Amino acid sequence: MLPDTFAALGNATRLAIVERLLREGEAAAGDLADGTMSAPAMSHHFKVLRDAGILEQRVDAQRRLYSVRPEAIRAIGRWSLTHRQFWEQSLDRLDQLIDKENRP
Amino acid sequence: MLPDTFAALGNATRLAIVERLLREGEAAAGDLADGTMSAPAMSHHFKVLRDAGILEQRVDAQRRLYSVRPEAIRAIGRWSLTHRQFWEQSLDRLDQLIDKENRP
DNA sequence: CGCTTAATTAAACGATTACTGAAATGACGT
DNA sequence: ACGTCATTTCAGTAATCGTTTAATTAAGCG
Repeated sequence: MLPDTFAALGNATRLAIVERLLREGEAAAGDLADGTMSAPAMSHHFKVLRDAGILEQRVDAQRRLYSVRPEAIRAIGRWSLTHRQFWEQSLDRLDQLIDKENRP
Repeated sequence: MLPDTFAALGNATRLAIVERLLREGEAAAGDLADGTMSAPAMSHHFKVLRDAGILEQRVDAQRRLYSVRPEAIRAIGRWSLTHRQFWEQSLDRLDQLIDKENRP
């Protein structure tokens, strides 16, 4: 489950897709094209992300609108928090970052 | 950088190695064997994790002791914190989302 | 009804990855 | 020095991955 999520994100193109969707919320497949890649290639990446449970597809006429499934990202967050004590030890400055995130 | 980390962890065997090292701190290559896999295969996985900057190797006589580099896990923690607002908010709004859109 | 647009699927390829067994390295105890 | 244990390196092969071209589905528009 979690390995599948990591595997899907272990590709620069797919990670970029996910990060952009995290920022924009929802976008059509065509709008997510980076210009250099063919549409089928993009579609394949969408499928990988869908199969990994990271992306959700909503159909609007001909358009396929994609968005990130919160549960998938939450799983990573939960994993990192589980081991937070480990990576927190090595860098005290991280406390500031965490504080900042906790106080919006 | 981060995609490489995800890619390395996107393999059940390697993720298991990392999680065990996160718990135990440090372990020899031989002790990390799961019984089913050949030593060369394990060695290869160690190399992948080393190349991704996730594992650190310490030589003690014939033994190779591995441990997790905190920076690598920290990168994931930071990434998840960056998008924490997304998955926390979405969790809060889950009821509305189910009511609004996900009714079949 | 054709024509265009949006996107996915199918087929095929080269490249990379994941294993295996066999051999090599390196370090210890006698 | 010798034998041995722990681990890595070396071929080699099977499987998977990422991409492309071509064909397909489906909706909107004249």
